[in-house]
Amino acid sequence: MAVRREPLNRERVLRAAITLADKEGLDALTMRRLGQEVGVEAMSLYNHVKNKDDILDGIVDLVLTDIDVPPAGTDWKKAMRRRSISAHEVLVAHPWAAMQIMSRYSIGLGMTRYLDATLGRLREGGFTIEGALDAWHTLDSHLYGFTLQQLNLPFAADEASRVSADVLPGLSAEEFPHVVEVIGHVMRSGRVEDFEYGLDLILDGLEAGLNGS
Amino acid sequence: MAVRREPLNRERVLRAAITLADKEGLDALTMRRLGQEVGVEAMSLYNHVKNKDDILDGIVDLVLTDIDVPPAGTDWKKAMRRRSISAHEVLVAHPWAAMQIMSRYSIGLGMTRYLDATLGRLREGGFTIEGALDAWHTLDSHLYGFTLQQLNLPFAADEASRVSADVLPGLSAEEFPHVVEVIGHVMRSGRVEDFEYGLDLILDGLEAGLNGS
DNA sequence: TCTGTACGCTTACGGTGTAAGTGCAACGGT
DNA sequence: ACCGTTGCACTTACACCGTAAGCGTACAGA
Repeated sequence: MAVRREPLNRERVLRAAITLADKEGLDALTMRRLGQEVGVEAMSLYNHVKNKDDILDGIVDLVLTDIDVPPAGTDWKKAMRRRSISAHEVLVAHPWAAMQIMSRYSIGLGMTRYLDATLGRLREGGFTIEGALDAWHTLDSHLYGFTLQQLNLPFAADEASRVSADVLPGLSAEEFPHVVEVIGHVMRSGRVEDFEYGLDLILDGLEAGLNGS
Repeated sequence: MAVRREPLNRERVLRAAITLADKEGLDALTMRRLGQEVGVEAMSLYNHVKNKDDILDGIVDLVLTDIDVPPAGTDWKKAMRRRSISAHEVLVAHPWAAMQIMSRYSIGLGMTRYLDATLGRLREGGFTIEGALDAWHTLDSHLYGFTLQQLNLPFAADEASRVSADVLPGLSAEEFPHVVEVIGHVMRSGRVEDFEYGLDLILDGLEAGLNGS
């Protein structure tokens, strides 16, 4: 007689996990809490996912799906620029994702597709295999490194001035003149680091290498 | 009558924590295990450190001490190159460190010194405050991003071929031609990504920006 | 000699992921 | 119409985590 509820499935578990992690942080993503979120006891989740690592792998791969890599035929530089900016947006929208991608081993379907498209645009653009590897790796280093710094470092991002105010009093200007100078500047200007600065620097460098030497 | 042992102190606790994390990974660094390592019960550690976070902050800051940033008077480009390579070596020697730096909030004495020296060489080299911020941030994005990829991504580093062999069978060459191509190349050539490729690309770009526009 | 403090110890609590076992409801084959 | 299988939920229990709280003892300074 009771209303038969829609049965759970892997997809719904992963979606709920993403929502929960986005809203309350990755620490809040526990099996019991996630179960509660989808209206089920913790252990019931194991009917749909292998274990917690499977969930983490799953949500990372699902999120990668959102990254936009332009299709074959797009100019490589334009494609890489678009891809990097899109990836950066996605990683900022899911602040737990960058760290998970870097700290875990798996390559799922989403990751493979994303990678294949990336390498494809580079190869079509005239890069050798080695060149494409270097380009990909350099672009991604900047992507992940920048995003992680942006999300975690005290004096980056919006809260810069708030945190800086906390930190400044403890810093002697004689001992650390340059740190004090920079923090002062950040506080006054409200400046936020610019992802595209490093991105364009790298893209131009890659282009020069491709045409030159 | 029993031999009076050297009393523990914060320094020895942190050193032991670093050794343990280096040898068995950060997961093995639990309070009980660390206590065991220094010959003491877990709770006794709390006489020397505030809590586990204090330990993590402490070992990160201690490790940063090992990074070599050339003194004032050194050419900025040479100094940044040296600093980046040194930092990369240190982060590879302590594979848990990069992730911890990126995922935690504190800036201790070691971090501040390291940062001040970095900004100092850039400012002395002619960078504006904003320019120095951009340069620092871009160099560090590459440093951390590259290192994390190197330490964690399946097809990077030495184990590339081993892991690739595991992964390849599941990849259809029609669906993911470029991934298959690249993995094949990595397996044949045993190629390992090169930190200095991206580093020099960035340094040259920074130099061009400094002299040009 | 007395006493305060530093530093070790033990016990206990609430949290984690998950192994193992139970029970119910729907479905397919006879 | 029955009945075995299967899918999916539930409950219980375990080992391990960080750490709060409290106890005991040995040394240093008065």
